Amino acid sequence: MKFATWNVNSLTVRLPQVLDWLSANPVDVLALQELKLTDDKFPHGAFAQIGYTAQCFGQKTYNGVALLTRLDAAVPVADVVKNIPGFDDDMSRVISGTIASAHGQIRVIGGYFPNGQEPGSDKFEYKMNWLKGLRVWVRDELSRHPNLVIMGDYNITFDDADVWDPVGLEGAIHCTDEERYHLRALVTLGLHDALRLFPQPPKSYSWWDYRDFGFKRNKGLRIDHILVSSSLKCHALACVIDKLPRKNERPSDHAPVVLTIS
DNA sequence: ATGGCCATCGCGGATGGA
Repeated sequence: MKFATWNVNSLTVRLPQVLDWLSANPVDVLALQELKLTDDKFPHGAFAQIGYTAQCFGQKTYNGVALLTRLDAAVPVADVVKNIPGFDDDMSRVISGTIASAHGQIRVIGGYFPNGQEPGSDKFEYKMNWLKGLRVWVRDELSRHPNLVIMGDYNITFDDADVWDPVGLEGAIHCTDEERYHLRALVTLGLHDALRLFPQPPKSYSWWDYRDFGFKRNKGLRIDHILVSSSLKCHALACVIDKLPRKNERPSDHAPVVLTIS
């Protein structure tokens, strides 16, 4: 069974690439971020043609998230929830649903965490509040759903190993102590960084700046993550970053992250 | 380097991303 997350930076622009990737990588669940389109524009038909159905939570111009699941799944996605219950937000950043698996039900949360722009800014304060709201809710979700996956664009690095230039970017957005505190606090609820459960190539990143040949020079950050609860960690078989789509023409700046469980 | 690139909105150039 496979779970994947991908910030596509406009589904309108990236739809052909997502269709190609999904056809070549028929994962069970694909969480998408930064759709940048409203629900009435979501290309349900194109996904149906390759055997997928979508739960979407879009927004004009910015944000927007979706969960794609296989049409031939024995049980369709259930109990879909949009955004963080208990946290008032006018942006479309979170979508969750319950799927069936050999290990019983799994709660899947797809999220597009706030960017934060710059430490000290209003957007940074919003990011901190959002992270607190998410944690309060996820604590509750974990008590109801021992099998839980939370994946998406976290816009936070765990540590220096996730940063191409940890000295130059010390204290920069995605790398601040405050952001990392919140990420660790989330993990401390009983979650595990799936990628680090397995050996990875050095300097493994999930995002590269479009500017200055960022991808070619591997000037990147690991900010897209898949966290799994302890009961799922036992069944994890592999976790990889798929850099192939980043080599496409007109790529997203992010690469997909893929988790395999038994 | 107060940068570079990309997407959106909309038709120029600002805003947001990361």
